[in-house]
Amino acid sequence: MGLTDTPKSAPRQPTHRLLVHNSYVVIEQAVSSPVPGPQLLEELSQFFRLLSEPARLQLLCELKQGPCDVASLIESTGFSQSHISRQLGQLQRAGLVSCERDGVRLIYKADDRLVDDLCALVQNRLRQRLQAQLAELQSV
Amino acid sequence: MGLTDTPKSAPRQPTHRLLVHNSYVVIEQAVSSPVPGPQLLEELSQFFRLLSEPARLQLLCELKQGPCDVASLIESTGFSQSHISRQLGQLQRAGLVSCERDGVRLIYKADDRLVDDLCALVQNRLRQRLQAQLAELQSV
DNA sequence: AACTTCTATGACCCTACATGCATAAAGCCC
DNA sequence: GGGCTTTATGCATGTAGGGTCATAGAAGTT
Repeated sequence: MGLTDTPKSAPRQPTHRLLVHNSYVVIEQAVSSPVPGPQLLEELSQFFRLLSEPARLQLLCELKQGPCDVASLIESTGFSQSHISRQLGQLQRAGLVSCERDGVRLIYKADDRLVDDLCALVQNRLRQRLQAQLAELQSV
Repeated sequence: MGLTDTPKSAPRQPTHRLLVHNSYVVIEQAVSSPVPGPQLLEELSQFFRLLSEPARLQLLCELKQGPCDVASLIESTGFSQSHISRQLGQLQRAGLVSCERDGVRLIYKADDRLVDDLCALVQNRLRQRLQAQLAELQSV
């Protein structure tokens, strides 16, 4: 759709690099591209919206532990079956989880490390903010 | 890639590391901690919720270009003044932006690279998914 | 086939929140 | 002080989406 960001043959200046799992993600547009277009903004926000619901995040975390069938997810989260089915459906459409049948049951599994990395980065930031807050309280 | 494979004796995940801006974020809980507690889950999702709104994401991207006063933001985004004020308020409470007065005007600026990094990672993933989709269409 | 088990989905209610309007509050200039 | 400009906020509205219940659909068993 709108993500067609074909690399221009312009003088690239790797201003910003992110090393993730031993492979670099070079972010060239850190300064160049003015602002993501509406299409990209929409898709980015839609992705973040997936993670903006504790229930979905919890399901992702449970699945991060390893593949799991729905009954176990109901057991471990306490959510209703229909609720879980809907949330897993959203995550599956986004490609974050996938499932395979085992007889009549479905075994879901997390497909992408990205979520872990995103959570780790955010968690790191939350921790830093709390530490800063704490330090401020103690210094005064 | 390397022919030297890691010893298969233990299926351990060697402490997952993320290098961000020349400083490592060590993620030890990749396997240990079962699942983030409800509290952390809530805070993580609240953070992601901030980015789940195209308007806020756009404001962040605009501010990523450099400090900016509200009038310019109104101009560049087309949002109403009250809308922008509210969204900036949320971002400020979260520590993602800050502002300083210049007379009667307020100059806002983005405070954290984290958002850029998160967006870059997600964008990278969106691109990969589209490429995979494209490849599948062409191969068949 | 019927019966059982497991999952997906339509119908529904309800809360949260984006968005706009009008106005208050804060800061400058006279 | 009174105007003027800029930002914040209370109120109202519309809507997207979480959550539940009941039910349809899919797969297995006998």
